[in-house]
Amino acid sequence: MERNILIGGAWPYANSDLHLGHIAGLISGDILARYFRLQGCNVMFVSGTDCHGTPITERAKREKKSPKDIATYYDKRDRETLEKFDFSYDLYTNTDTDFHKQEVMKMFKKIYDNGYIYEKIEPQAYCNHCQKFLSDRELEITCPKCGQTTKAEQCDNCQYVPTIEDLKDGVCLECKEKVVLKDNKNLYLALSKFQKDIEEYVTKNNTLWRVNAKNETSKYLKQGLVDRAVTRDLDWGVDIPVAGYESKKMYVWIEAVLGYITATMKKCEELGKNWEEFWKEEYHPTIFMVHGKDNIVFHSIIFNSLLLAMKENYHLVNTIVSSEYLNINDEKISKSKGNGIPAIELVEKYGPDALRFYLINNGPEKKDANFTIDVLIATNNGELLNKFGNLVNRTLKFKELEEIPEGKLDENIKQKIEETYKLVGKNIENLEFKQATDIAMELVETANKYYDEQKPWIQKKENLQEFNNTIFTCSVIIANLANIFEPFMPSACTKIRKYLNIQEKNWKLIEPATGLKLENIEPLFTRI
RNA sequence: CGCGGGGUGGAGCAGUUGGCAGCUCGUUGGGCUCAUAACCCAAAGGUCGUAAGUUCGAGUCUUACCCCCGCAACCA
Repeated sequence: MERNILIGGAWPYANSDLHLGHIAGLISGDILARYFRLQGCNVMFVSGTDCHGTPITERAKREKKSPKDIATYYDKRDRETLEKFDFSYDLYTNTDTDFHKQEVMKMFKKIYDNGYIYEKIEPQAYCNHCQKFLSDRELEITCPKCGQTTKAEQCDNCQYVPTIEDLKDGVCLECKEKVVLKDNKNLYLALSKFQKDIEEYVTKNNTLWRVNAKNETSKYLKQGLVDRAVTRDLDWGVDIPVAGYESKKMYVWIEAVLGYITATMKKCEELGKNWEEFWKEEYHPTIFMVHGKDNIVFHSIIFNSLLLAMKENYHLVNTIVSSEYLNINDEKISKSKGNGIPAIELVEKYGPDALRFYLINNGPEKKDANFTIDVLIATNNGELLNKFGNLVNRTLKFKELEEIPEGKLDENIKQKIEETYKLVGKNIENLEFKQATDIAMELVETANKYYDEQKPWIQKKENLQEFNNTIFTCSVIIANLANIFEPFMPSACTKIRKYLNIQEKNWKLIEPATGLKLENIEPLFTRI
């Protein structure tokens, strides 16, 4: 049976360039998408730019631009970056489209009508000068616990989380006026009602989750789920489809995660397909959510609660693929340290394959990882170029070889290739991507070893049939490497397919056509 | 008792259910000449942070302790 696979890559936030840490987390989604496509599954891989939220409006104000300008700029930058890294999204959209907004409003209304979104009136900090309610991050207070001046979200110094009482002496960060407490109404999502369902769902489904996702989620479940405000006093975002809330916008995390669904709808509309194949229980989809560790609860708890709250037989997320963080030169990525180099600059300089391979083979899969240019160079020149690139070159550019000869495929090599498909596939499905690349590289090493044992440079002089068998066998290996490495390094694989005139991509043993003229064979990787 | 992540041959790492300690690079010696001075073979090198415990058996489980990193902001 053809499997329906939905892969949701986290939506980059439109207020800065993507750096290598983002790519390190998101790459898992592309591996899965490419792999399942090779397997012949019905795959939908979606993402987009998250255009809303306060950091964007704040930035816009600072730069005297509109939030839309900021969002549009970074939306374009992010698309370019992801494209250059060979991300194969079926649809990469953004949250500022009318389609997204309309559909999200319908879903919000549904949840409201189902009684899982309710109104609550509470005192909130209000600035008389600016004439608006302030969110905690727009408010400065003196911490009642340690006496430090801090933003009101959480004390910068002692981590104390202020109560509403603590806010009454706060000042507006923008105009420095003292605020007053004033009743404000907001809509809340009743997460507490889903405590049982989510607990049950997690224990049943989390076998494949990354450890950090299990831990982080169970931490919140242990504390007990707390209802969350889903409206904000902003003028940039998605409207609230409830009377009396005309002046407010939707909490960004609510509408952004629903974007996985709206993007699927949009793409399926274009394709004339049924989007429910990827989301509804009766189609038995498998849903992967791919993001960094700070995104975990939004996907494991909030998104699943929203799916339940719609009461429309949505399938819940099967697997949370949450990566750890990537450090650069042993330091946390940060703009002030100047090491948050835009990923697009690196990919333009070094190309997608070496960076992708590095991030998969040496990335933050299970714990924080470190990136240095030295190791990138070592990986590119050693692993990729010397072993993989050279195998291709020494075979297809063998002195005076003009075409792939007729020959017999070595039986041991054939078994090794088949075993590699099996093991790499199994490891990808188990989300063990590092392990998968290690096993794939083993086939390259086996090939080099085979080559040296056969000594084709001697065979050519002494026994032409044996020589042909060797070159043919190596060509078969190379043809299959183009499939096996497709999830990891699609650019290099495209090159191989071009050399060997291979049309199809799949996940089983293939043989290249013999008699094919070998022309324009260029090095697979360039030394850096 | 704030939270979290780590300590494995010279460096960087892997070790999924406890069962002979692995990989890449580097070092040393050898082979080969098809190939982007690439490839192949062999060797040296670790009491797996410390101490105790469970076990026939612990890098892996339990306890205590030591050391390193992140946890203001931009930021995944």
